[in-house]
Amino acid sequence: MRLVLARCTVDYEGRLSAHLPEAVRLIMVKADGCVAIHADGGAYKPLNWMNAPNRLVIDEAAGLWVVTNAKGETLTITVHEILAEVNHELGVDPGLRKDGVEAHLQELLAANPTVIADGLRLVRREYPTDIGPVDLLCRDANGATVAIEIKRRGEIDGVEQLARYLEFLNRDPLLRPVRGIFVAQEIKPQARVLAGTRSIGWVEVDYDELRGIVSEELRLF
Amino acid sequence: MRLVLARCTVDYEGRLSAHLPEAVRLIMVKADGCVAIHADGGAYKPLNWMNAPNRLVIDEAAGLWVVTNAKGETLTITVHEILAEVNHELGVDPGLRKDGVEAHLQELLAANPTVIADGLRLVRREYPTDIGPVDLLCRDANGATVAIEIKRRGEIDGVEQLARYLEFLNRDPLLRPVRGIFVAQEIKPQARVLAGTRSIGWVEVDYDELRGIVSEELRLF
DNA sequence: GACTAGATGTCGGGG
DNA sequence: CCCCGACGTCTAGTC
Repeated sequence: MRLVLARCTVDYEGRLSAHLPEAVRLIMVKADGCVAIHADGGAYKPLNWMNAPNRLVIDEAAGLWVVTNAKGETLTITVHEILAEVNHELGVDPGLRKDGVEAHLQELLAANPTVIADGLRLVRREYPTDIGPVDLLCRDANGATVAIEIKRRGEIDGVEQLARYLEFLNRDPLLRPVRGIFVAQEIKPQARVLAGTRSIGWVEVDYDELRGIVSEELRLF
Repeated sequence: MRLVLARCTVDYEGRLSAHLPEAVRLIMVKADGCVAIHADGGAYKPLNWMNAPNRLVIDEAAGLWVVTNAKGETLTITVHEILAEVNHELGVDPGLRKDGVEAHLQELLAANPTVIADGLRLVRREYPTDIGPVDLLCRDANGATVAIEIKRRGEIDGVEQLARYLEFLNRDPLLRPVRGIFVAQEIKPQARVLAGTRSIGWVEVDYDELRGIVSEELRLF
């Protein structure tokens, strides 16, 4: 990783055009070749960047750094003055372990659909439709089809998504009629209202509690 | 901006849990207080981060950096060894000028609605409805109302957005019946399918060509 | 503060 | 490789 603190101007031409007037910024070049220009604020997002794969050509004498990629995008950095510089090999990162995202929530609910509603049985996870996969397809105690959409945070677009799936699922005579249940750790008031007008049910589930139920069940076997 | 290259382990507890085993990484602390942990690859996104506003407490002796925020999230960095360090004031950045995003596409199309469909005349840009503004409201050659939604890339949620607007516009007896056209530089297959089922038309436009048409017209006057 | 919609979104998974 | 949906999305604008 090469870190250069420099007074510079920057131009990007590609998906859009962008220009940065002269100022002191951090230029970060990673081992995979990606380049990022950071200001001293504005969260972790750089002002400008160019992802790998790309080609970086540096004319040290002219202070001209030009990054190009196969898509025809160009990032041009004009370095007026270098204030500090660090260059160091970091090696490959052992990587990140995550826990608590939607995929895990879906796993837990797939294993315990009765948490959503009594008598619910799983037919399939990621049940495919023409406009994308439904998180869970189930049958209820009466054998009727139930489509489940799972979100970490339940907002309006999640309800829309489920409504779309229902529209398509209800065209299938083998499944029809299909009702929907929107499941999330927390469901926003507007999402509840919209679900109501779409005749879609909603259930809030507690992630930690759910993990508890699962370990409880494992303990019994 | 403080840059520290260090062998470290990192833990994040908040919206999810994440753990980074010991490795050499870059720790970036910006003037606004935000903290980011970068590996030597993986585009510009850090492995872990904590946005401002937050509180950073450093126990130099123990090599323990703890960042907390009001939402109850915690980023804990255990620094085992510091390999390099730079500290520098960058000052406030003069900011970024952009060109070529959706707003500009809307301008161009507002000036040339016939690119979307023959005989189309603009009534108003950002025509207000109860649930937000429609990009363009037009009349076609027969005087019928047409609502236009413009995206750079046409995906499913853009179709949904237009469908919502149409639902509201069609309640207005002065406008009714209103049909919709979804316009983008590129429209994804699934978005086309959904538009079809919603009786919404769609048109792909070429941004560069459109700029050409506009400059051509300017030249004629 | 809540809600909406854009983003050079980025990233990962499946076909 | 495209297509699609999640993301600790982030961010800016409006109400």
